[in-house]
Amino acid sequence: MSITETAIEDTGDEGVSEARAAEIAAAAKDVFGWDPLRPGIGRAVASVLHGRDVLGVMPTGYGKSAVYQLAGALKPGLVVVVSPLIALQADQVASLRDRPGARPAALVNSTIGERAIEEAWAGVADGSLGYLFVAPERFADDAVVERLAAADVGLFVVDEAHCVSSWGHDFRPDYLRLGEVAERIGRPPVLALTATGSRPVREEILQRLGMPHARVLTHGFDRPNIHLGVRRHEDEDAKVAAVLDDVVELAKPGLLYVATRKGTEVFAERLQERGVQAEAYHGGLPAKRRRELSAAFHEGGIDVVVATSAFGMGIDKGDVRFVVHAAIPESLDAYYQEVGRAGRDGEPSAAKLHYREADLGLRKFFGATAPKRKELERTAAAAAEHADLKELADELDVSTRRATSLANLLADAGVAELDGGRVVVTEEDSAAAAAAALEAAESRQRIDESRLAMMREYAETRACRRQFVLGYFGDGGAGPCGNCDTCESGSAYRIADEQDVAADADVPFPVDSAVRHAQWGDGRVMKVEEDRITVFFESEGYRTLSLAAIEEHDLLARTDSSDAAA
DNA sequence: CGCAACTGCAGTACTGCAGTTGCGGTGCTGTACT
Repeated sequence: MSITETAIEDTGDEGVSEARAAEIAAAAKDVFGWDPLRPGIGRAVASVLHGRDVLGVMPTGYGKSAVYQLAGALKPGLVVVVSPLIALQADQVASLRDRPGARPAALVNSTIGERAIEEAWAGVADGSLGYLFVAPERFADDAVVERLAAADVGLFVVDEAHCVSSWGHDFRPDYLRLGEVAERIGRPPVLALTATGSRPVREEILQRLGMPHARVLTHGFDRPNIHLGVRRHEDEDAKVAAVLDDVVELAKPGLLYVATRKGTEVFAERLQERGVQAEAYHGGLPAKRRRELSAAFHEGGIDVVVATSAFGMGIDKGDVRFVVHAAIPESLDAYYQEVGRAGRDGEPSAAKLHYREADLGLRKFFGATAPKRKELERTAAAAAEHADLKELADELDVSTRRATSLANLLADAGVAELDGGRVVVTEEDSAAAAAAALEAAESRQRIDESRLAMMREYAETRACRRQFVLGYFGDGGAGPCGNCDTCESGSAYRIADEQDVAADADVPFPVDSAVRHAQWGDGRVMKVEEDRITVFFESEGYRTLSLAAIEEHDLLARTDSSDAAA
């Protein structure tokens, strides 16, 4: 692991007493055999023990799970861990059962029988259980929330917390309701953990989980050993040929990400024809096959996994030498997370994106599409009669998931409140409620599109790719990296020189400053270039504005107190 | 949004073209059936 310990950025303020630090270190050594403990982990545990909410952004392999494991050993009460994949839950439980000193752990999901589920709940009720792992969908059952509310929950953990932002809006709407679940079970300290997160994603996690004053511990995002490159194509056949050549030539093992399930099979077959041990992986495969493929990749039985975005969570293999993308992902957040699966051992690795403008079409299709006004009107009207989400779904003749997603939109728009499995509409005029919800949905769509636009900008930039990525994650500042294609071609250095000239001049809107735009509302400056800035607006997403236009039309005002008066 | 596969038609050969249609990712859950 090449992460430097000093890379942890801490927004907290309380000090950690030496006695507390020693206590944590001793438990880490005695119960789990970790010696020494990474400082980022120790600080997170100390804050949680102090009763404070924590958002930990730490790379896979850094030992994120140690935070809740240790907190559970040192703090009374049950640790509830919300985990997105039931396949991972079993591993998480196993990892605790391997520690002789750790408190008992159990999971509740659809893979275990009724008896095992009741056993777990009995452990919750009598206080003998230390850790409980569940998927967010479990909380749709009020009985589950009630059982936890009646128990002594000492810590509420949201693992892979970026799912709140990436999945909550449509795919798995229960993710948006976790903040409310935490309230209903007595609002224990909340610990959110993720390996990735640009500033807007982090802020959304804090907002959705209701932890605005959380201590945020962020690691450095830089992975200097991974070479970054993009190859641009016009023709689909030429792109496929180039992807295959890359994968054949690059040192193994590696990952090839493609956009469709069919694509995984086509590429895997063509690679096999060329003598590469490649296997296709996607969400449509039987669970057993998926487990086998993951295990085989870990153990070195497969050189290349050709996968959709279904492959990756929970994968912690150090020696992955390349991550090639045959198609552009939906956001730089998603891309960098997939890229981050390369080179965890710190050895030289490659990340290469094969980019075709036409591929953006599929991503636009996958992105958020706002519901029709009519559907929202029917939802608002029906919700006034049927508060229960299941009843609402029946009334509207849609899936419960769809009903939850629509109800979430009403809540986002401020025209409804969610309480357990119930929706309470606060705007009686269903046309007005629908209009507000539509605006919320369209805002979401604009944000998604702007995230894709940033991904496209990465693919098309002539500046240093690493500077671009690190800037996106709010971790910028350094010069060109020397380990990406634009640095090698020289274009990155020419642009960096121009930026230096810009940096010498007065910067009216520095990175991170809060701003307001007459039309687009509140935002935060993400990036400053020679003649333009990029701002993330809460309801619009990323927008790039030219400094000349800002000045000419007085488009932007600073709203953060420190410099607002100046 | 973009692509592949399909359909229909011309028209007289087994093809060529234009227009239409369907498809595309990520996972949990309970329930009904084998």
